Amino acid sequence: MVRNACPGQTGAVSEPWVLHVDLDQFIAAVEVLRRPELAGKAVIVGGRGDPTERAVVSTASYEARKFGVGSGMPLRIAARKVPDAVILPVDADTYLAASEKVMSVLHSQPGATVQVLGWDEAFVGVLTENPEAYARRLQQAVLEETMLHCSVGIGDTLVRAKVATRFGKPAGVFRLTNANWLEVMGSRPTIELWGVGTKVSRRLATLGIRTVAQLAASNPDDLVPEFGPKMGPWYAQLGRGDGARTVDDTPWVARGHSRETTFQRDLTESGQIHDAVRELAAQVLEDVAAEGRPVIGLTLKVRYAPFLTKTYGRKIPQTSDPAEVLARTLDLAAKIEPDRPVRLLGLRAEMPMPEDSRQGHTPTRSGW
DNA sequence: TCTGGGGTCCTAGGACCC
DNA sequence: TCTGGGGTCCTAGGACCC
Repeated sequence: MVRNACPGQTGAVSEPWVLHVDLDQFIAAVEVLRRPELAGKAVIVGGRGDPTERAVVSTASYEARKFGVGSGMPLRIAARKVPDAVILPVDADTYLAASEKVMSVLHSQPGATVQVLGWDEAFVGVLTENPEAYARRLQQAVLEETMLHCSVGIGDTLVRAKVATRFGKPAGVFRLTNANWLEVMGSRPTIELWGVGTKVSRRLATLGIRTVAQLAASNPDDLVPEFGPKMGPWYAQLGRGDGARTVDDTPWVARGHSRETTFQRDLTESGQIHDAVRELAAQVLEDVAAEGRPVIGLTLKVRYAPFLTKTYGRKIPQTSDPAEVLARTLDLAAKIEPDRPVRLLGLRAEMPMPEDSRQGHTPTRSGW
């Protein structure tokens, strides 16, 4: 299992390792920090903290998870499952501040290359002869500086490190390499892989592939007809836990910015819809302007009640003029079908990318 | 009154050009 | 009248992640 569990078993040879650091119940933990009386209670964070509204759970504390509450679940359902839960509104600024503290601790670790994946997780690349010891020191440093616990997955690839973390939770360390990947993951369903969701796992099942071991043994070419020339081989590689081995700390540059709103009551009046589109445009323009970058494309997303989603998009001539962007947005909004209740509106602005950041340093797919 | 909000990337199919 | 391929660009939709 953990090859180097016995100290002194290996020679003193430094090797490159990937560590995946994941804060434990991050959002709930941050809330408990500022309200210590919540420790040990069922805490649910989501939306504006009002379980009668259309909103979903962002994070639930372990105590709430025992009742079957998880992130993504409608807040209303969660409140029903845990009647005496403390339900709190999402406070993004506070989580971001806590996240920045954690990330700065990671950056300060000796020899660490850090690739941030989100508020509460990051890859850390390091050259060490004892990754477990390094991971423990890292956990200790994060705890001392932020009072937050994290789990660490150790791997010889990014995918294996990422998948390893769950076996370390909470507050533990687990190592997953080519040597034990199939032993640990082989008999598990493909949906447990990072990047395989319900849809893909079902499509794999129609090909007779249900377990990670079956996916690992599959011929990449056989997956091309079902998943295409890129995704097919990529899934086969995922089944083996293979992929990139180096942590990439290239600063992330946003491809675009978007805002969306789910209305508490579906919109039916065209005037309301028009106003909502203008407000979205104003918000998106603010985000784009904050970076001082122009806009080259717009996509308007409309969810007609109950769940039919349509997108209307187009490239536009590069512009930094808010009035121009607003005018183009309103052009798109003319495509919204009248006489249909609108439950959600979203607007995304695409920005030009610098030449050298073409390929993905992205959390999800490309290059892995 | 089931299903948020902010992201990324891939694929299919049509238009258009040579 | 019937009919190739290859390439690129664009839009719409889908899937996944945190």
